[in-house]
Amino acid sequence: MTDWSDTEIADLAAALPAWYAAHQRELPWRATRDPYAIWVSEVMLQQTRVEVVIPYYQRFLAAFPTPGALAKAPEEEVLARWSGLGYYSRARNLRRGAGLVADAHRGRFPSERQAALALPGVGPYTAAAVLSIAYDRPHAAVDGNVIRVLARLFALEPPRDRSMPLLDRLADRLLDRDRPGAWNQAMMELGATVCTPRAPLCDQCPAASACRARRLGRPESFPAPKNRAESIEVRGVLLLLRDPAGRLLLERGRWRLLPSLWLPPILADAALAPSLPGLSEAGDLPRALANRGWAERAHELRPLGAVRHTITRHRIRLDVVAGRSREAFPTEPEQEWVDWSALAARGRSSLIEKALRLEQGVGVSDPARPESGRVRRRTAEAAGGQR
DNA sequence: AAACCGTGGTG
DNA sequence: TCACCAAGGTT
Repeated sequence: MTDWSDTEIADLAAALPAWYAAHQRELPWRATRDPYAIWVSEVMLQQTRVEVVIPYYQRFLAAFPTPGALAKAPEEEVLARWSGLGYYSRARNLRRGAGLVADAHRGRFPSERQAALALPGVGPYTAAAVLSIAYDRPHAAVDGNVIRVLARLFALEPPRDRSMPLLDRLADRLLDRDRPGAWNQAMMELGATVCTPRAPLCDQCPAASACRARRLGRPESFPAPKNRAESIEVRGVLLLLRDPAGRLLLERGRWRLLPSLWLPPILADAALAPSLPGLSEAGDLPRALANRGWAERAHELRPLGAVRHTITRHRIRLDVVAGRSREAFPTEPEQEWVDWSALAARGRSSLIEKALRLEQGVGVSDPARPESGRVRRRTAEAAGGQR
């Protein structure tokens, strides 16, 4: 399978656990064996950095300490606790999965791989991670870190989609079957702190002497980079429309992006987009409002500036316009006037936080991430138009 | 199977 | 500014 000698394999089997015992970070989810807590951590950590997850993890578990508690909570409340973490389907799947665990597994995360994989949002990596860490089950967890570590140790160039079966077989062969949870975490920890994507710290690596990529003198060139999809520019207007009571108009599912979250109206239809560059100054906003039947309803329109936001490959720039409605006109389905507390009780994208911060100086705001999000005020530079 | 889904940090 | 990418899963 590889050109590693038995001696080299044995050396790694001894060196990595020793390195991990000495150098592992103290992380909240490493202080528990509660399968549910470990599950929550693994889902939050999907495509998300450790430092970002920590405060979410602690607040989430405080709010939803058991699968039953999570399953019983309204979905919006769960999304509210997830606000800012992104990939919101993770939160919905986690809640649904908690319901299955509560009902079909007596409140305990299943200890069999097939049953774990049947839970929504639990794929091969998450199943292996939870089962190995919580139950000492001998499944190798192969995440981005492990792929990178293996690709370098063995000088493999996995295909772009990272689905190389060889990686799974290698990971399985190396797995310490006596301590699978510690082994998996050691592999990931090595990738996260030493065998990093760029400028790996090979002088600190317990496997440096055997590493084939290092021997080739170019560890950072493994694994081969992924092909990235071309980015898409999205432009439009985000309308912060308030009724006489100060409530904000929100909609859900009308914008193509973030379809499951409540957002202020975003006027960004294809016909309008090409003419948007001059929108704040010119007469396109009235037309966009008329398209929505709001021409007579939105008054005192004030451009507040622009927010930039990225959602996967969408590079978004929205002009934020504040306005007032003389009445809380009747809403359509998936449309609602909400006061501050009702807004705070829902899942909020960072996008809406940025827009609100532009309006009030502060957003609904998450105390744990006071610096998060970047806004551009309407300064002379911003008001001057394009570029 | 390729495309899709959030967000923020970093070089 | 921009490309890259992080404890992936779903469709």
